[in-house]
Amino acid sequence: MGIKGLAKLLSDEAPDCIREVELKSLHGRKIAIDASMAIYQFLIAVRSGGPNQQATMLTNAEGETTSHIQGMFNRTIRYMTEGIRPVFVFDGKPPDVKSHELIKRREKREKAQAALAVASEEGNVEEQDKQSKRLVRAGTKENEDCRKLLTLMGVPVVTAPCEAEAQAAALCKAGLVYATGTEDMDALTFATPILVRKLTFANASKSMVQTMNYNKVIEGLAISHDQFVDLCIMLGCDYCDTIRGVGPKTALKLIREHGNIEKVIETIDRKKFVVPESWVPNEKKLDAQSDDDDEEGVESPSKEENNGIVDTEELIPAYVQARKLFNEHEVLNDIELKWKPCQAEDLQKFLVDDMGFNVDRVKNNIEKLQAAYKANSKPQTRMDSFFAVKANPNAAKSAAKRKADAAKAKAAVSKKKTKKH
DNA sequence: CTCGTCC
DNA sequence: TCGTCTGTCACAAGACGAG
DNA sequence: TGTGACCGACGAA
Repeated sequence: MGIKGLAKLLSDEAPDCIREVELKSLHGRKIAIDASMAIYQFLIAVRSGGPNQQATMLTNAEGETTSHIQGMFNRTIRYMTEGIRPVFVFDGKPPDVKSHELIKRREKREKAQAALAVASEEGNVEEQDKQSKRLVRAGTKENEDCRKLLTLMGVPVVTAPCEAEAQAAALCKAGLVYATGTEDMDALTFATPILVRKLTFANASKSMVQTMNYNKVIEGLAISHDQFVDLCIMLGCDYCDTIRGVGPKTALKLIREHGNIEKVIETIDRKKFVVPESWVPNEKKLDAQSDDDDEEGVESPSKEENNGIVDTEELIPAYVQARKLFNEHEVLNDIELKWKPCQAEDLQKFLVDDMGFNVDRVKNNIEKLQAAYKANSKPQTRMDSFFAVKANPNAAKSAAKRKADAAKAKAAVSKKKTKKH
């Protein structure tokens, strides 16, 4: 998931869009969070068993995994006590074009499965660990568990018709939440006004989070929204391939110079930069003639399969389809988000009876949750004015760098201005 | 702060 | 030569609190 | 899965 190298490119080229702020500055905010991503992280990270023995998921009496419940429960309570009101957004059906990507992932899973079997045979604990983590997936069961947990906690849950990031961005655009909380830079491509990263509690004391501002992205890169989407596609997204030989620097330069992908393809030297076939479906025969290298170590018996999948949409360039997914993604519109008091009794039953949690801990945490809910539903005094916002340390770094690169920067700036005005 | 525990 | 891209590798992805 | 560090390849200056 995500846009390859976008975070780095932004910190280099548009540092003003990034800010490091204290967690406290989000007090009183509503934030949309990609649930599937969080669940995945919990499944991987929340394990038991010290060094020298096989790490194992937390489980209830029936042997069902409870790691995700543990993680989700703790984190949600923490959000609430920090005065943050989370809404968790679940993935719906992945778009068709993503199937290439999904097939690749399945193949990798199967490989890991085999490797795990071998490692078990050999009793290689470390290898078992590694491979079993590769097999982790947030399945239906885990999603349902978390939906139930969150509902009992009184936290709103939204199931997206398609991609969660797109839905979260839509909530943010509609003003229903302040920001999208995710590590996935896709959210920016979906034009979420604010993106919050590192919304986690690794260092409990001085927890800083990173915010990215969509308008400042556009401003800083000095390109339009449509150009930004094209840029993201060229950097590399889940929906299609990229032009070989074009990295972040070149992609930005080309988009600034030519305005869109069509013009870029027309203009660039196609021998030097290999445009994927799927981007120019009408030119297949021409491309086949080029004596370019196709033996890149990785064999691709999947080529025929890929052709079979696209079929009816074969004549639409892949980047056009990707564009459409970013700009017209299917989302739910009339949503009401309500944070309710938790259903203490049922919640305790669920956690203790079904999931095997410790009664006292659960009671304790439910009290915390209730206290936090109470505090949150009081009239809000936003803490903005009390906590100054610190500029992104990277900004200073790249500012210094820009001084050093003054000559180069000047050229870029003058280009910006001519483009913009 | 590090380390062990949560289930 | 310098910048840029690509491949490869290693590594880490939670939260909490007792001591 | 993805991200960063490192490195060799390659084209531009």
